[in-house]
Amino acid sequence: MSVSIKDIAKRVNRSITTVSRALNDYDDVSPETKQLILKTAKEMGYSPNTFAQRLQKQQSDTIGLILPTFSPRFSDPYFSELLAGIGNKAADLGFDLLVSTRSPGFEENKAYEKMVEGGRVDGFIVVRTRNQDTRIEYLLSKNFPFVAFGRTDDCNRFSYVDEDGYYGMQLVAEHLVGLNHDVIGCITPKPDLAFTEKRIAGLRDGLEKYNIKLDPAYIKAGDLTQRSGYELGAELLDLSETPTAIVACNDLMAFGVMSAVQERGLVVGKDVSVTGFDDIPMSEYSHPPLTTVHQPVYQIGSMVCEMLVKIIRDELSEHQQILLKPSLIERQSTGIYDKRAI
Amino acid sequence: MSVSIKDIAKRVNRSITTVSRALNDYDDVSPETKQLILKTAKEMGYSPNTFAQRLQKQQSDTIGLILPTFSPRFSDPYFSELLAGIGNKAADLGFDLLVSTRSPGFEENKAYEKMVEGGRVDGFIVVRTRNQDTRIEYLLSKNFPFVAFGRTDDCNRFSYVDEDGYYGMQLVAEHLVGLNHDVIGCITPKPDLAFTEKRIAGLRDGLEKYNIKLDPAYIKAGDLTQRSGYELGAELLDLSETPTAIVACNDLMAFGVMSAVQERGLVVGKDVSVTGFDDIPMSEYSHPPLTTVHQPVYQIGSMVCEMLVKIIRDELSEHQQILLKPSLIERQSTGIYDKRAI
DNA sequence: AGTATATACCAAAACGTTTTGGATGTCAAT
DNA sequence: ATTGACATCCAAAACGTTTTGGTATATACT
Repeated sequence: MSVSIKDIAKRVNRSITTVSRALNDYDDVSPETKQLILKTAKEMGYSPNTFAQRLQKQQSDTIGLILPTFSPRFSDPYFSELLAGIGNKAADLGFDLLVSTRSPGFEENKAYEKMVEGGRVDGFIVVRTRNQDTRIEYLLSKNFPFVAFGRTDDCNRFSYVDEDGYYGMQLVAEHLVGLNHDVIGCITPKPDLAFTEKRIAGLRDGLEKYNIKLDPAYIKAGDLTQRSGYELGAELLDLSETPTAIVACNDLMAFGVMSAVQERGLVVGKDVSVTGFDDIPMSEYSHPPLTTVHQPVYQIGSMVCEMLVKIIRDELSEHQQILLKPSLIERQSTGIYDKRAI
Repeated sequence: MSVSIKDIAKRVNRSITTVSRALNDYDDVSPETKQLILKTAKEMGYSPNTFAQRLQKQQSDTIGLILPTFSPRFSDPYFSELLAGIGNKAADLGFDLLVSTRSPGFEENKAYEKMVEGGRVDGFIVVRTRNQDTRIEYLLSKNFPFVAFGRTDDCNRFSYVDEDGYYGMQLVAEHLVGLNHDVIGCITPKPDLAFTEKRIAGLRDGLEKYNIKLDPAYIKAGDLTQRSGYELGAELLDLSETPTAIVACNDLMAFGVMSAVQERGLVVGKDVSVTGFDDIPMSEYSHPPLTTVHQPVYQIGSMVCEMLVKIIRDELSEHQQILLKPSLIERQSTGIYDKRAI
């Protein structure tokens, strides 16, 4: 079928050892032979058999990524961007990316075990960390290379990149207070996600600096989808004292909230302000454009991938922990709250 | 390191041949031995080395998918859904999915060649077909298994799944005519994409049935992003005779158009109607919810993947060509056009 | 008793690489 | 003439499977 190192060896009258070493640019093969071999390899259209290489080298040159999605259909643009960031960097570094999607739970753990035990991947990227994260426990117990995007309760035992959600939400709080808002609703993800409490705390503390209380009745837990933003947004708007601003913990839910607001004939950014978190590409072109906290997800993907490859190659002596300061992007979904208006 | 077939063989005092055959459920090994081997394999935590298997079997059990994205950051929810559909089906069938993103052009072709020549994948899924599609030409010339999502000029030489865009756009045309619209703008992708002209033709012919002309000046070519929908939508709205309805060839551009409309203080679905194509999950929760043509992208992903695996396994005697009839989802972004209003 | 058939097993080759541990030849220094 | 150093090359083993082409034993049929 396809041409192998053996075919080249035959053609140039050298051993397969020499051909292999020439192709890998070892210096115990004469420049002329090297030239010749490289040339004929190209002529014959040689390209190495990845599986033979991996079998022999006992490494997979593959990074594993298991996306935790609730439905099998994942359509969070946030993940697409992350995926692109990781995937492109992996390709640059000569790694394959093995992706699958599993919803959190037993099957998910199985998937990790299978990939680790089958020698299928050299390392993992764990995303959307949880407070007691069985994935991380497992990988630590096996001493298997991984990098997390996000922290856990006890996270100085591994390398991670995370955005400072506490800080980001304080920016949101300050922004809203500056616009006269004082009744604030918040739509969060499920509490087991590691970033949930950090973001709530950031908002709460940020508001308390200005003596505004975040009423627990005004905190609703959703599932990060637009649908849940819509439904919980509606619940918040139906409370006796309507919130003047609703803070969603991701952009997708914020879009849902905006729909709920607009459905009631209210104007987003005037009657009710809405904020998001992530700054996915769509947020710039929603109506109105969304005020949100910018996370450089694509770059985070690159960074995480790069760190992992360093760990795999043993170039990292100790755990590296990176916390990124996000920034607030002010657009038109937030505005001054005018007491007279309602 | 990890346990191999050899370790099991030693433990149960059989040859590695027997162990291998037991694990693969051959019937020339006695039930007792088979039992014993299966049991010890589980006990020892054996899982086969994928690369050794693939090297020996001379197949990769891997499907290649190269997403043609213009920027490296792809965030079209359409692709995420397709990816999920393909990926989950591939996993079910025991295949890996090797994904990368390349923008159309030289590098993209290189990527295909590399994967084919390196024996890296057993087959390809080619998405978003183009009129003269070099990817398809290449794969045909190599006689390499693939399935396309979309057709080309000359497409009875391979298997594909496609949605009937011509039909879908006729539905849109009928819907809009039924709502009294008569000045219609259209925002398309670049003309080299195979579906572009089909969709335009569907719209044009659909309108002509009711004696409404689609003025070429009202057709603008974008790049499928929200941004380009926004910009080209603005151009259409600035024409001397403002369109009463704008038809976008995908949902993302439709969102952009809605922003442009709303920015001018006009109401979508009343002053200007807007339609999309794809029915991505967000479309149900945009404001207003988007009238669009539904494509079952997730299922299409599954189907395409299943077809490809059949081709790889030689279970398909001749090319299979599937054309899906899409359906119109009427939501609130379209409404009756009332001449007096403007 | 001899032949055929079925059952249970296995040694060795193969897949395409890389790596190990030399071998051979040349040249310069002793 | 030896020795050592260096440059260039290679045979064979190894990675972990599956497959090929058997063998050996027991049972059943003439």
